[in-house]
Amino acid sequence: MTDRAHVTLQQVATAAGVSLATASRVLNGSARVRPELRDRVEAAASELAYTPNAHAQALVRASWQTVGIISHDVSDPYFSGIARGAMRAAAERDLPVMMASTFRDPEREIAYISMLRAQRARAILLIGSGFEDRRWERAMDAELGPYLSAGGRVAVVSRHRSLRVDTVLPQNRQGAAALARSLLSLGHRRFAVLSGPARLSTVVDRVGGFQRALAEAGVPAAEVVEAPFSREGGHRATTALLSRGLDSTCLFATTDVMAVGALAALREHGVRVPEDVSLAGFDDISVVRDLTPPLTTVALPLEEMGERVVALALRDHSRGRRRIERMAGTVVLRASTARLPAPQ
Amino acid sequence: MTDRAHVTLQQVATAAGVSLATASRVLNGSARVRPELRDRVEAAASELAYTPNAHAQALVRASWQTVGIISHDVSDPYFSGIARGAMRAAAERDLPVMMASTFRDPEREIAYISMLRAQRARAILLIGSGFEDRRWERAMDAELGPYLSAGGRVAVVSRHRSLRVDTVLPQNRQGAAALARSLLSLGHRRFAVLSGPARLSTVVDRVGGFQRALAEAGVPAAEVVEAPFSREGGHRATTALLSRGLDSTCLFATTDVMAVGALAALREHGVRVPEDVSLAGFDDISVVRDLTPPLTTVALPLEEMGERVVALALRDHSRGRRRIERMAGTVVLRASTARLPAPQ
DNA sequence: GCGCTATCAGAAAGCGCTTTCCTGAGGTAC
DNA sequence: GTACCTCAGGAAAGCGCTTTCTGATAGCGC
Repeated sequence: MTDRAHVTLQQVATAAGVSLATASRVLNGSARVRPELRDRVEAAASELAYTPNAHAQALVRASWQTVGIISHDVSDPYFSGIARGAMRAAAERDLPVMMASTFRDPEREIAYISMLRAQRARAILLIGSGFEDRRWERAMDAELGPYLSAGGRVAVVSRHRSLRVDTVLPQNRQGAAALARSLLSLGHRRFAVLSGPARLSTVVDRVGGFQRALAEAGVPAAEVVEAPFSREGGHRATTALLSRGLDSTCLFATTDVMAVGALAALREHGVRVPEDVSLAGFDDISVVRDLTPPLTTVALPLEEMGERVVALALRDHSRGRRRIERMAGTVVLRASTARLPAPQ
Repeated sequence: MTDRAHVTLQQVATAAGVSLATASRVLNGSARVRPELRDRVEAAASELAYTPNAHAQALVRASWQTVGIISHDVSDPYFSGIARGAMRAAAERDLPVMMASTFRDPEREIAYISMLRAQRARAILLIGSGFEDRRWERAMDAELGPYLSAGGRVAVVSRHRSLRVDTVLPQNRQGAAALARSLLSLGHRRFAVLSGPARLSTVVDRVGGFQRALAEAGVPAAEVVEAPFSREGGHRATTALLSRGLDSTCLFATTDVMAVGALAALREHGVRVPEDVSLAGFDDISVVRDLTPPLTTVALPLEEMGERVVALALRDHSRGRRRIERMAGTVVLRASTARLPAPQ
């Protein structure tokens, strides 16, 4: 039975002794067909294990259902938390999902968008920080503009705002400020920040919100060390901080992933958490509660963010202005942050 | 510029004042075209932001490049480690990847396969444990059989062997046995196993290999507690074990994810690791080195497994028997397993 | 019986492309 | 000048489907 080809509707029709049109009608349930013919067609289709060619259908129907999701890495837990929600939401709507990882390569991101455009994807979702420079922005506009004006949908999560599309945005500034206030109320006064790349708006907001809250409390600004958004980055930033002589009582890592690296670095240097220094992160990715000590962080409703971005992308755009949905973060105090003795 | 439709090749051709055929030839670089016309077509295409309709291309070329990956959950680190390798391998070959999560629902798995079949996907990769029962097997065969005989490629990672397709298989039995021997040489003699669902061949092999090695050493078989493959499952199994009075010196969780749950449960009950009890896992997912204590486990080359499965799926099948690639696991001793005093 | 409408099913157009076939223009050889 | 070849580029077929159009048959009232 090595047919070397897929079964076509024509074959089904022939096998059932009806015309192509009738076979199509039966399988789409689109019009009345005599029961006898209907049965014959259905029998033939199942006999031949017929599956319609989705491309032919897409071509004639001029529509396609795929939702494309682009992020930098599937195995990043921040991303996969969001992706989980998005995939669930897509599955509920019977939409196939196409996922791609850019591995932080702008070229690849553009290439994937182009590919999704070629497939006439129903929606494109961009998750996580992009590449915030001029050239990239121009390239993005060149891809996304025609896609949007051809009726495509684009929505982003946690991206900088220069893309003028529907957005799900964590309240980074408020979350970081609330975290700072919690840490202040634990008695901390000297802070250091393990920052992600300073050009990303997520970083700007998280660091900015944090510093702002410190300033409002009349506390000196935190020392900021910049590193990539990764476990490795957190590790490196922390090592740098330690080597120049740490004089803070509390570290704030702008993402949990960085905090994980920070924790490892601290341990390697024999610095105890939280006895010697407190540590807090941001995002509440699933692993951080299993660390020792469990990590204080700002919890983001990751799955819900994924669901929301799908909903945004698929909403009725007819009377549409751009919509921005802000997701509040809640401070979760765990054991990685210590209360400092009152008379400091 | 709200065209409400995508630009077609015909529009490009008209804009450039050439025929459809010429425009196609230019954009595919498939035949000699006068430089002047070539330039006009390219200018028109870029002016109109033309992107070819991938469905039309797929239809006429009778081929499609998408690689489909199906697993139960994107946010499972075991899966995402493999997926990362697979996506990288696919990206190297310029193949788009379509990913789907079944959330452990057999119906959904079948539905996704059918969808990928409809899209005439180039290959379908199934990652992680499936559903090992009669009905499911029959349904799988009904989907996969026609797909294979139509020239589709299927490969699986870490699946039971009843699917007669190319397979990447961790050496679960050997890995678990090697782990057992390492633990024995640390002085442990009384073991308990936190097992995943007993019907899965992965579990059969891991538990079987472990017990076998114990038997060969003349050590009593480990007590086995069964639970789902999840943090929650590991937590529950451990709690059960503790409530009936733990008399083992070492726990073996059949997956790292379960070990994470076990560690949490132990901590909640005030049982210290490794002072009171040692704990070992399997897989070496990325988080376990950041636990306290870092987890002893059997390291699997997850990314490589992802790369291998793509290679298997895309290999030349012409003179093909089914191929099974076995991936060795290596025991990684970390601090979660203690050496027991010699005179036990 | 006739003419009318309903119902069902086949013929055919067309979705956006690639590719084969074919025509006509230009070049070369004699 | 004629015969022949080369080659650029247009016309058209066709990928597998959906859907409109059209035609055939049956049913009804008179």
